[in-house]
Amino acid sequence: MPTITLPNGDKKSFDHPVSAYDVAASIGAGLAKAALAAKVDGELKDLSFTIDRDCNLALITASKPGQPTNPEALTLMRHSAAHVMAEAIQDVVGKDVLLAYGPPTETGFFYDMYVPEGKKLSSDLFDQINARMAAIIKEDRKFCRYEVAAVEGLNKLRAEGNKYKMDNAERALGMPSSVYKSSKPVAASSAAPGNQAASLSFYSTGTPGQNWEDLCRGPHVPSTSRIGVAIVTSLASAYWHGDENSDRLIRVYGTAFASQAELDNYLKQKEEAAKRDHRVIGKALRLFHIDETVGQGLILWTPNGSIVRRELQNFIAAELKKQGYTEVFTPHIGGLDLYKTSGHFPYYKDSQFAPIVEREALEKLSAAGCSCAEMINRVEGVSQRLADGINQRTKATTIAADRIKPDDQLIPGFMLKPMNCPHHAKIFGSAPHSYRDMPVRLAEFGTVYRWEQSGELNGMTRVRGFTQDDAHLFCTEEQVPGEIQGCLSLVKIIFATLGMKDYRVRVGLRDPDSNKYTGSAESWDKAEAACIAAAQSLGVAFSKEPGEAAFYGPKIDFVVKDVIGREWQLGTVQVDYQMGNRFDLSYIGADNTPHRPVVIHRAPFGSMERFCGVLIEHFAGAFPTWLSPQQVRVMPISEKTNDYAEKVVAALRAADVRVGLDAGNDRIQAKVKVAADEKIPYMLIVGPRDAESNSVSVRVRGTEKDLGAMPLDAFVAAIKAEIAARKAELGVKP
RNA sequence: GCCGCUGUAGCUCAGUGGUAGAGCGCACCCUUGGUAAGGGUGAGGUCGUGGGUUCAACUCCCAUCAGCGGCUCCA
Repeated sequence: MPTITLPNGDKKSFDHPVSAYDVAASIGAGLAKAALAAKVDGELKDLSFTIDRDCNLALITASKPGQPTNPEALTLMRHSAAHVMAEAIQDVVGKDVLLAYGPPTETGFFYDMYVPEGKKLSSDLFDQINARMAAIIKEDRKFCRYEVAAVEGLNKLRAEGNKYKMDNAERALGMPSSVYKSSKPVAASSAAPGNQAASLSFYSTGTPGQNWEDLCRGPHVPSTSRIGVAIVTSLASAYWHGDENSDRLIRVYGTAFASQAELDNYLKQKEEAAKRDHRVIGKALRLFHIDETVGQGLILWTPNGSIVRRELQNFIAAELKKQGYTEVFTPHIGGLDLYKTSGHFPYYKDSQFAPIVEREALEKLSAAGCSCAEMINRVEGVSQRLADGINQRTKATTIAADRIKPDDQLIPGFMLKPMNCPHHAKIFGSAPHSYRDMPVRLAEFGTVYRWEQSGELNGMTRVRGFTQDDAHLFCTEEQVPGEIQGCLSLVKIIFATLGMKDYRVRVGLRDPDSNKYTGSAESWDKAEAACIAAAQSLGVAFSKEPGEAAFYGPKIDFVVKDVIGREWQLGTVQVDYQMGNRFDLSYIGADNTPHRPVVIHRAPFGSMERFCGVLIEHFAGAFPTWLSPQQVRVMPISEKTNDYAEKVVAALRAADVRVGLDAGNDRIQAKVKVAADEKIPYMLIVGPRDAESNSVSVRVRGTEKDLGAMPLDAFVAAIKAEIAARKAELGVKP
């Protein structure tokens, strides 16, 4: 006798078990027709799910007319589409393609599969696969769920010879895997007896035993036609369980939408997003260059990109000056001992360039017949004296015994700096400090080098050499909250100036169950509270992330969303209780005794490279005037007005405006096209009419024609004001 | 790092086991034209790099470098 409560509070009672579909039908034929699945007590179920007890029930429909597809419905459709795609691929490529794992994703779905030797699954087959998918969808076969006892199900899968599905089933049953060999231990939760399902569920696309079927938890849409439109989009490789020592599978990506119009819209959006790709725009507008002879992941800033970067640096430097920062410069390399003290080497050596070793020392070792392996040992070793000092100061075994080598065996050397803080710590330590001078804020656009894996490199956003807009604030514990606040206000100014509204903040806090952190619980509490309060005061979305703090202190990360919807981690603010100890830094307090400073690391842009890359995509290359490599293009109508055009250029140049002249013998249409392609903010079209009245015809980027003539002087004054104010929008109007 | 795809003129890309193609850009000439490409002529390439197969390789094979797309937790 189930009594079913609907989302609006209505109750419906039945004197026998009913399916979710029956309930929908009892409400209305239209709803029954539109329903895709049901939510029973908050859990998604097939429409055919039998309800035999009291529950809350919500029916999932694709959408209300004129509204976007409900995300839950879309997920269902895509999960079902993954089945259809798998069937289509087995039809096209062969039944011996083994299916592994096929979930929906944020923008579609994928299915990992094993393609046997000799068979080929390539993008040449996409048309065939798409056609087959469309046919299956048109057949409107029902998704049919059936459950079998665990043993029976496992035997069935074993008979089919699909170890991947066997593994899936065993996991679902909470059994240790009999087929997947991994070095990783089975997660406790999946092995817990309480989690065991008594049976396994299968879905056939049509009649069980006759049509295609798959081990699957479900739920699915009622029948294939309810999927809408589905296509296969791309291929990639993936490992079974993401384990590179395991089988290599082919990951086939696809997507599905309720209607062709929505799919078309998605494809168009993807195309638009691809056009904003900073690598494409960066090449077209000659903003930067990567040369394979120089090296992967190393950015050459060409003149245009250098202007953008220089303007950004000037902007931030001006803000820093207002906030009482002082500028420093440090070299690109530092002695190995420096990084042994800071802890960067050898513990993070995998993400750093190899040390630079002095030639003479190397030659001596080589002459003595020293092997390569031994040479490395001599470079990476730490002297007893250094190790003792560090271990004593950090009150821990920071330098392990196996790293310690006799002094006469060690080779001196340098490292490309992976971070700026050791150099800055040395600057702070180079002079005595009183509490009255605190905080000491050292800022530098410091270039650092890190050895990113080659496959992770990407344009300007993931590189091996980059310049941080770095600073280290050496402060007293009491000053920490105020300094954090200052850092955030800086970030806020930057984002506001650039019109980047879609960002959020992550506050990394310590894991309450771990004791890996340095610094007292009390100072942690204060610093965490300060970070949270500061984040709150920003007025944007923020999340607390326990366990995400660095071992030396809590941190605040800024995550910006770009037009493609990708999130980029840009700036960061980190509190550090450890650095003072490692470098034995101190200041003299009011009590006339030395105290450890707390250090705040912060880089609001993150790096100039990544930030510019994100900015290129953000503006699609159409920078605000103050950032544009060329701010104005002067275009004479014909060579007859070239002289006047020169005069206009001279006037703008005298006002410090970056101006270009297109005095070629092209017609004005061609000049406009070229300037528009180069995304120049202002085109000044000058012909005899303008020359006569000492004016310019102004065409603003993004508009269809010029907005009329204005006196040259007025234009110069207006654009000067716009640049000085670092306006995000183009504002000069005649 | 691993897997797949790609690498031809400054850029975007065709192409074939037998002396290399287009469009754009560039240079020059004609045109002097008022808002998204006026016309002509011409220069420009060791076909990513190194090996191999072949009478002959940009093309086929191997290696290498680089770019692009992917790459962990439970159907």
